[in-house]
Amino acid sequence: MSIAKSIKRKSIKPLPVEKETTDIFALIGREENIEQAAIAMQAMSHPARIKILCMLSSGEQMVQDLTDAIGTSQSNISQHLGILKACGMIASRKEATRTYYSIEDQRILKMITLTRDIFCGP
Amino acid sequence: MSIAKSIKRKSIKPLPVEKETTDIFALIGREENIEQAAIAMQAMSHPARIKILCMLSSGEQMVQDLTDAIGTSQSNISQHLGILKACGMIASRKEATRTYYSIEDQRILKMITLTRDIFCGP
DNA sequence: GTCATATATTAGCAATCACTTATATTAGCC
DNA sequence: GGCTAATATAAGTGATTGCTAATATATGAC
Repeated sequence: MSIAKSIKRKSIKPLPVEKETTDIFALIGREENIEQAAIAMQAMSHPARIKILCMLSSGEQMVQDLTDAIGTSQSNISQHLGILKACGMIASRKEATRTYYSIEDQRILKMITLTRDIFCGP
Repeated sequence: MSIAKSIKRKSIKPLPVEKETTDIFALIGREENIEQAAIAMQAMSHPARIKILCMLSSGEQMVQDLTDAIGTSQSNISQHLGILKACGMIASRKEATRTYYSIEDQRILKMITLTRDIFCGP
């Protein structure tokens, strides 16, 4: 899968930036929010990407370290990072030949934290 | 997509039943939990299925009502319900010609509630 | 400049997904 | 039994996904 293609995919367009909102209507019926949630979940719904987000949730990491920890190819990790970045979930910062990634969208930080709580117990 | 095929898909095998656990290790590194989380997220990561789960989170619903509310074909809803059921997320109960669905896995109830909180504000 | 290291990108393929259309099943009604 | 309503299943197709292997780009060391 090429990144160029990825960017064009309907499902990984950027998550709209979080808006101030005071309404407390149920999620159901608010098409826009549902779309956002679905995009976010889909982007998170892969073991490698969950691992990446978990690692990033404790601070920025470079690609090499993610690759070593997760145990797949460098190319593959780079592609997963590309997907997360295309959604606006993570940000990157270059330093010499290294690239450091970190969580950009605070909603995703909440999601990954809560997911961990739910699936790993209290 | 046939349900028969669906059941066989790696990604929608049933979620393992929640276990008692006292450890507080980070999610990362616990392959089993990560797989579970990924399966759950993938099953949830579709607008129609999020809508279904949102509706079920306030109590059991019959197929017809889900179909009307969500606005796609009856066949399509039935297939989405099949996916959620194959994962063990929801349960069904028949009454005459009607089928009522409800949330079975409490982890999913938490997930959908938190997802709603995060993407719809406080 | 050449080389090595770190990362990103491309291409291509096999698998899976989501949908539509058509048909099957099942229960109640007459 | 025949008919209708509610739901489930099957079959087929186009789009998307996830991976690998190969290549490109960029930076620092020499």
